Amino acid sequence: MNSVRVDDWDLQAVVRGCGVGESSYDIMDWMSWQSDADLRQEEILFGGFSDFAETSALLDDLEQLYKPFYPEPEAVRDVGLISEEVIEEAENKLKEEEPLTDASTTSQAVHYEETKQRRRKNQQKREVHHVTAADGVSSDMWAWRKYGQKPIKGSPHPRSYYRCSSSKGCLARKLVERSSSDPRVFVVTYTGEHNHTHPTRRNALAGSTRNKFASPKAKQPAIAKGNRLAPLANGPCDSPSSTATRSPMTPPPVVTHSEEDKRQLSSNESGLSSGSDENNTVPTMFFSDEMFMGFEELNDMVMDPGVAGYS
DNA sequence: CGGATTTGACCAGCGC
DNA sequence: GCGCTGGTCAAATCCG
Repeated sequence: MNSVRVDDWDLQAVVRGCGVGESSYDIMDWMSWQSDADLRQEEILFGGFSDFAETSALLDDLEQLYKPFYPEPEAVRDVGLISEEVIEEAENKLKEEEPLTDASTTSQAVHYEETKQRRRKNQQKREVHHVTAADGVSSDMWAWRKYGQKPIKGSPHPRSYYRCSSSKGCLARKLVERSSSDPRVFVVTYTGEHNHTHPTRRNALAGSTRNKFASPKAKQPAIAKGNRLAPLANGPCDSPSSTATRSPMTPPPVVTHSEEDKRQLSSNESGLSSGSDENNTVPTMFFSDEMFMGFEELNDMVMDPGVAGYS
């Protein structure tokens, strides 16, 4: 009752935890241990956002405070990119196949554009990230809203579809699914690009739904809220009730601890244990009351402009 | 009331 | 042309 279980949270954390290319910033990765991979990632992700850099001193302090509350995250294992060059090459090939003999012919141009759009469906820029549940504790500053979930042939785990909710009309998409070979690994695929500036940390953290699960009184619903009559087909880990507006600093949802959970908690002082469900091989992290209070206080520190030093 | 998730339905691309 | 599959839509519902 008084501690936090994270097994229902992992996929969401992964969803929150990855950004696209140079325009993303992963605060938790930044706050995590600065492995070489992390440093490289930070260098890539951090560069374009000076307002984030301005708070680096504060976050550095927070890093030290947060360290005891997190298991050691693994670096992003693999990032596969389909480069712009590949897309361009595909487009050029398409143009060769369907040359526009008369650019002034509107219908032809429209047809060409439609064809291009259709074919580009499989040629969109994609970034494929392989992240672990531990990585998922981290998060980016984009807000993602889930709009679909589909079982994927050949995979025991469904794929979740997210779109950017930071801005209406944003074409950025995010696909999240578990690796069939290693359920601990989540495959996060980004498509499309954001058509807006990166939301500021302050804006991203603010709002009525911030800290949605931070209160000990808040309880993660046992059944997904969208359709309460429909039980989760694949278990909570595959059907996270993602919350795009959750603060990246927010601890996992609070759920009632079973006796088994408590036993695991007491036998695992590191705060990290394995889920007991044979279908749930993702590490399950527990948070004690004290740890949880630490989260809340730190969250408030970050949320409070006066404390955090935001102007 | 606004914004969130869930899930069945629908649509389009692709292979045979 | 047809069926399979992946991606998206939208109604239902919940939460703060």
